[in-house]
Amino acid sequence: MNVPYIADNKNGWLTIEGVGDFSVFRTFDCGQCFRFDPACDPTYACEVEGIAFGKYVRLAEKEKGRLYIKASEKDFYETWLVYLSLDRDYIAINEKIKGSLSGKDGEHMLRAASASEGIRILRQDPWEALCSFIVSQNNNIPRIKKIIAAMSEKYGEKIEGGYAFPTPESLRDAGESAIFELRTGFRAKYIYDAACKVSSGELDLLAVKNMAEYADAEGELMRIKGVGPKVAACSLLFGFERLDAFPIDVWIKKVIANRFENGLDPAVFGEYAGIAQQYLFYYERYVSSALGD
DNA sequence: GCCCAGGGAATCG
DNA sequence: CGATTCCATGGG
Repeated sequence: MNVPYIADNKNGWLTIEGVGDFSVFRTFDCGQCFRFDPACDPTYACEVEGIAFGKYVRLAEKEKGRLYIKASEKDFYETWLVYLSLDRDYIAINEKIKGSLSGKDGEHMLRAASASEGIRILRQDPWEALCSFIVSQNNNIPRIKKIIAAMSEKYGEKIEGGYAFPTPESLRDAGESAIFELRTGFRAKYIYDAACKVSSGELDLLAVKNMAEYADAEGELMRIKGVGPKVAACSLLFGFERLDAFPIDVWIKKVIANRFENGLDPAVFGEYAGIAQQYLFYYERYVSSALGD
């Protein structure tokens, strides 16, 4: 695979070479994280800004294979290289995913993978992912982003460029009614329960991350009120490096019902089922419906 | 099994 | 434009 490296450092912007087909637009448009927004700098074809791991960052792309990151070299190596999954060999992963199905099913998967070219599964903070996907249940992306922005401004630490995602302790101390006032609705008690269980140590997220069996990790997260299989799968995929997690939401149900006559068993994709899921999701949600087919 | 629970975005008529 | 639908989970 390409090995990403800092090729230049100018005016606080790092030039990262060797990033393959990384798509800033698709990676931050596909609904996996809620704290990044388009930033308008006409210099770049696509630019986003956001906050993760308590740090503000800007990302831009102009040409293929190259990424521009407004960050220190230290933060790039310590945080963004891993967060953006630049160290993972997506060429090999995509080959494996494309080879997992044959016939008509294989053609659908090929189209989905092609439409999703450049998507990377971000490695988000476990607590932030868990809390965010509790907020996401029965909800839409613009409103999820508003709630999380309000939650961070009110209960997150002030940092340069914005606010860090609130800690479980901070949300626990705020209390359920304060969380409800963020317009979280019936999810307030779920978020509060998660904040209590994590801050007290009753639920150890690091231990969950280290569990070998998917079912064990899922079972641990589902001890939280309001965390079912879907929220658990999203949390595990986006926050716990469980690339085998396969969240089934309405779009995945649609893509299977519409295109896979004999259904689709996530197990055929093996350890990368979650990445295949993301391609199928993105294809059905953002691409094929726009084409009207 | 069935309905309902925030609320706002998306879609429909 | 207003009306309706959508959404993941738990509890009554």
